[in-house]
Amino acid sequence: MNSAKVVRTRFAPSPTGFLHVGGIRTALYAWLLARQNDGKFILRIEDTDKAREVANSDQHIIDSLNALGLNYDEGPDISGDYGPYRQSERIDIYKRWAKKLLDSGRAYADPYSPAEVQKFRETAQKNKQPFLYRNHRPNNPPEWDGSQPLRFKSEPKGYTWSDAVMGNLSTGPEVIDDFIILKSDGYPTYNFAHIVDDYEMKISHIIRGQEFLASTPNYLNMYEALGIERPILATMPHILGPTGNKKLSKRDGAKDVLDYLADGILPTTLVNFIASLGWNDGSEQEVFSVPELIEKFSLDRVQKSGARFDEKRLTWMNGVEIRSMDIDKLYELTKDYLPEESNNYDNEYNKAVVKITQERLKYFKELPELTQFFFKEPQSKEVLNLFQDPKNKQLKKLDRKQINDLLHATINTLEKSSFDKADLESKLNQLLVDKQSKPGILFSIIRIAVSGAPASPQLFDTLQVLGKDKSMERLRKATELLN
RNA sequence: GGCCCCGUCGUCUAGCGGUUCAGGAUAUCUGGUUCUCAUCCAGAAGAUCGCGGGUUCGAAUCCCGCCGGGGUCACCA
Repeated sequence: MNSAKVVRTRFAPSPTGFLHVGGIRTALYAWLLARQNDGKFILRIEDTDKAREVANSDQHIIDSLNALGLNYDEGPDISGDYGPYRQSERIDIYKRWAKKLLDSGRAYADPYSPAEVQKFRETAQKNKQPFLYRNHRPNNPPEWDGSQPLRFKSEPKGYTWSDAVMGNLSTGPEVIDDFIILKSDGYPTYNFAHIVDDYEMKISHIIRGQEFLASTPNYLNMYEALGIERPILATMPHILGPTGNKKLSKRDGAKDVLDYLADGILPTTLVNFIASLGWNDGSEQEVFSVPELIEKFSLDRVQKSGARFDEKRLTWMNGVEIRSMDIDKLYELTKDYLPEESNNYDNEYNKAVVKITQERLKYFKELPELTQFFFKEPQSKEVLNLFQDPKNKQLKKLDRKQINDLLHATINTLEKSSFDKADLESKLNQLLVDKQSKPGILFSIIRIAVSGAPASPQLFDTLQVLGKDKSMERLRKATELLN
């Protein structure tokens, strides 16, 4: 390989739906490679199958890449020097290359009907043989008039080649076959179109999933027939679903990456997580920033075996990133996830709520659950239940009157508090001494009265943010409940 | 069925013939941090490195066989 060659990688999805983590990983690795080498990352839409095409999914794919920060330098919506970047707009190019093959005797019209080919296939299957079209290759194929599929006339032989991820691979001639290059509707197949496009677009590395491994020898045969140099091949292992027994697929409930973002998984976390699914730099580092990934990524450290997608690990990683975030930035990203009632409060208050919730937040969608009592009155029933929670070993020992007594004492004490954290802390600590109580009891009671929630931020923070008016009101209301 | 790829704690992985036959992370459990949840800290449990041979003074690391899993054999990509 020419080492001075410019790195040009591409992501070439077909617009048949959304992108899941498997697809994104292929895009991400191609992107990392391009960015690392000051190369170009290209988006090419492979829309040659009109039947499977899903309306607007090309836009959805573009949105997904943009949302993750995987910016491309050339693509259908931004053009470039090697366009068009939509295969349906490149039909003439494929026809031209097909003509070359035809002229050199390396392509021929397929005279059979689909039903006839299907019959061949079934016979092969029944005999437990792989299906090879070339076993039925016609001796005198008809003149190609454009209405029949055009097939590649292969030259079966064994291959040994090197894959940037998989290492040295080899196969025998039995896997080489006459595949269709132009369908009867005039569109090219992937098998042909991608070879032409990658060449014309000067792609240096093809990064793609393992499902293409079996047809790679056929591609090698095609490169030879066309007399063109092939790019570096890098084959990614599959990402497996949670059960680990098959590749992740939309059919089996793989999630749209945009759904993860909508749940409040950070784009950078998703990138980090997906990158480390099947790749590591050999150190014990687990969390990488995007610039670090660009710097450290390498194809030869990509795992050969498939990896299972574990959402729990993703959630952990997101929590790590959330905790390390600047509060202003975090608030900007999370304010729309707060409960609806937060609209009745000002930004300062809302931001303070987010701030004291930051360290227990794993993804933004949890926010309403975690913060609701800052915006809504606690339910009386919940408060009472929590006071009587049998799981609370400390509180369990007290009767209602004793609890109420402590609540009254708290009210008396806090009447005189400025409600800033330091003052709350010193006054309540003093109360602890005065009433000869324990944090496990007194603080528990206050926390429950004020939040009505099984979980909340630290007490002094909660009181300070909630403010004196609301806190006092809730404490009084709790005493009434206990009467 | 043919061909190809893969196989280390539940999960993601380090390891590339011998300071480490097993390290890290996560998940789980326990203890600690003025209350809960979370964080943080400490600790526990968890992999006879798919199995069986072989090469070697010595193998998770090399070779062979087997088993298991996956992919592919489309006018889909």
